[in-house]
Amino acid sequence: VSEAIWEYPVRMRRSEPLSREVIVHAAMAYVDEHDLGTLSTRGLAAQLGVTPMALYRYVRNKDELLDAVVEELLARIRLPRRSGTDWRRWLEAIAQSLRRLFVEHPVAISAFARGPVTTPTARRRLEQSVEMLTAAGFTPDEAVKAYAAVHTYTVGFSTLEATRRSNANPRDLAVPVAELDSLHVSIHQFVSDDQFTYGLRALLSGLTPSASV
Amino acid sequence: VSEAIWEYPVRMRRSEPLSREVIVHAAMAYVDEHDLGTLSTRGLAAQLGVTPMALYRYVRNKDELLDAVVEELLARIRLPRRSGTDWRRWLEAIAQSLRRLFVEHPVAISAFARGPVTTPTARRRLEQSVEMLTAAGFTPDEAVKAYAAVHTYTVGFSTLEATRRSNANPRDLAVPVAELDSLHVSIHQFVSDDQFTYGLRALLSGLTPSASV
DNA sequence: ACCTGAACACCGTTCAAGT
DNA sequence: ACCTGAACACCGTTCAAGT
Repeated sequence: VSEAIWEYPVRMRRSEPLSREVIVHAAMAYVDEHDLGTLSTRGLAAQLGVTPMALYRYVRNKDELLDAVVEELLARIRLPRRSGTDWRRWLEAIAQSLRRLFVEHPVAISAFARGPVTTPTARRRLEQSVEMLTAAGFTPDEAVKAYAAVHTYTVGFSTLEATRRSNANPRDLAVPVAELDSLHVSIHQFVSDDQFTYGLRALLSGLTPSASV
Repeated sequence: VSEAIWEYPVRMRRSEPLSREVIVHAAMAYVDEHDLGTLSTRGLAAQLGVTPMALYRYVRNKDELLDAVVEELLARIRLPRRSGTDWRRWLEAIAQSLRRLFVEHPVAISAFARGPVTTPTARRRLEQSVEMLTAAGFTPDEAVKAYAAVHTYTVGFSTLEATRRSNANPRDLAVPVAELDSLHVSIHQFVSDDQFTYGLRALLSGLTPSASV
């Protein structure tokens, strides 16, 4: 299950002084290359050329360290330029840009899986969306539901995509029939750029302000 | 020094003989009460009144044990009765029934998070769906995409729902503004029965065979 | 055949001590 | 103030030995 991740022969010979920033930075470097789940305090300490407990001067515990890493990951999210008043185009743009972040930095998904995201960017994303939707005739309540639907679809899709992509899934090999031959369906079709866009557009075209009915 | 035997609550005093079935059964009992992630071979062995290595006679390793548990979890999924030819009603029914399973047995989500599910039930679910959709004018390819969209939405939603529900999320408390006061939006609204159904129906009404356009 | 003891290579974390 | 050593309570797993 777990391979040898850190080259334990200590590299970083303590040139830089230890600090919260240095620790989080090292954790980020690791997490970008590997995974949030395999990050260990001991491995991190070794990489920094220090005993595990040295870290505890700067972070209360592993959970706090993980939260710090997650914050850093979330800071990478940027809102696309807002142009025009086509709310469907806007919702599609933010959904696509969020997914692109997830594809490029799969570890960012863990940030969303850990709990609700309430960073400034996340809030501005919601606020701008609600603005456009209410302008289009949605009630505020409907607007939030519509936004939530798109957001959940995007994060949910990306979450499943990540597990299917990641590290040579054993079940694909173990189960002899990953395809339904009669239909020429591969389970891999379930997650792809096309499939994401297909579902997203279906969802978007199904969203309409009740007033317009 | 190391003779400190941790006092596990060794209940089961080895009345039953050990077997693969007994082990998986015990793992299921644990997993229903606790979580798939906290299951340990050592704990399980202790619960069975046996040393950890006794298990290795019946399961190759922890991963194989986990797979066995997952299979058992998936066996709980039942297809709803198929009545009529309304494909939207059918897709909503299988989505709702799948989510209900997830709500009642949150641990079943891990089964889907571990990788693609290709059990007989999962395949029959897909096949029946494709049948109805093609009858309604979808091409086989479209039918699979439509099914996949609904399936991914359901599993994705449930995954996020589980992390938000579970064990008193710290971020809710840590982040002072979990609500956008101006909008009276709580992040909790994002996952609810209503929200699930709202998004599902939007998605369903957005799905149409291209031939009908 | 079925299980155990001892060990190895890990984890997160605490506490007292060293500089 | 900043870090270390030793320890505690865990992990999954292997290998040789006991019955």
